[in-house]
Amino acid sequence: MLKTRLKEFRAKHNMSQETLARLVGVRRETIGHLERGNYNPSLKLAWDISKVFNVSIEEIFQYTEEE
Amino acid sequence: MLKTRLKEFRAKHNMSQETLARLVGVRRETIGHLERGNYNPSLKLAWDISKVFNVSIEEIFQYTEEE
DNA sequence: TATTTATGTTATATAATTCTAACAAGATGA
DNA sequence: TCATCTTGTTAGAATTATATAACATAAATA
Repeated sequence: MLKTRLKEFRAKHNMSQETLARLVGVRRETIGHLERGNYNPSLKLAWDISKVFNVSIEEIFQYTEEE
Repeated sequence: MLKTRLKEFRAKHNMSQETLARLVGVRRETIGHLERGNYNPSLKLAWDISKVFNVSIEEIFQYTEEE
């Protein structure tokens, strides 16, 4: 199961889904779905997002055994 | 552009594509395509592979601006 | 030599991500 | 109140990852 701290990072940076989406070249809805755990991103998207916040991928995304 | 050190890590661990594929639950061909840069993996696959080698995702996969 | 192992490669199918477009609603501020 | 911003949500299309099934070949090894 994918756990993401995306919303938390966005809040910390005072950044809207729309702004983040534009920065990484996807749609706002994609960010929203991601935050709500609707699907697992591509490595590229995860990479781009982590670069925006200047942290490692693992700091934002973690997989855990179910729950 | 995606650069991967997958083949290198496999060699270091003396592990075949087939074995790695089974460990992370994908097909051998998927590992092969990945090593040859045929496509970008899902975050889940990248995560699982990095766990096999006990390193961070970024140690195995890196995106660079073209080349 | 014969056989097994590892990898490359390709074509088609399936599943998942992402796009696109739309509507709704709460919060905020003029 | 009215307008704007932000997020939720949904349905269908488009794109991409991955599965599946073949066949080929080179290396290793019995």
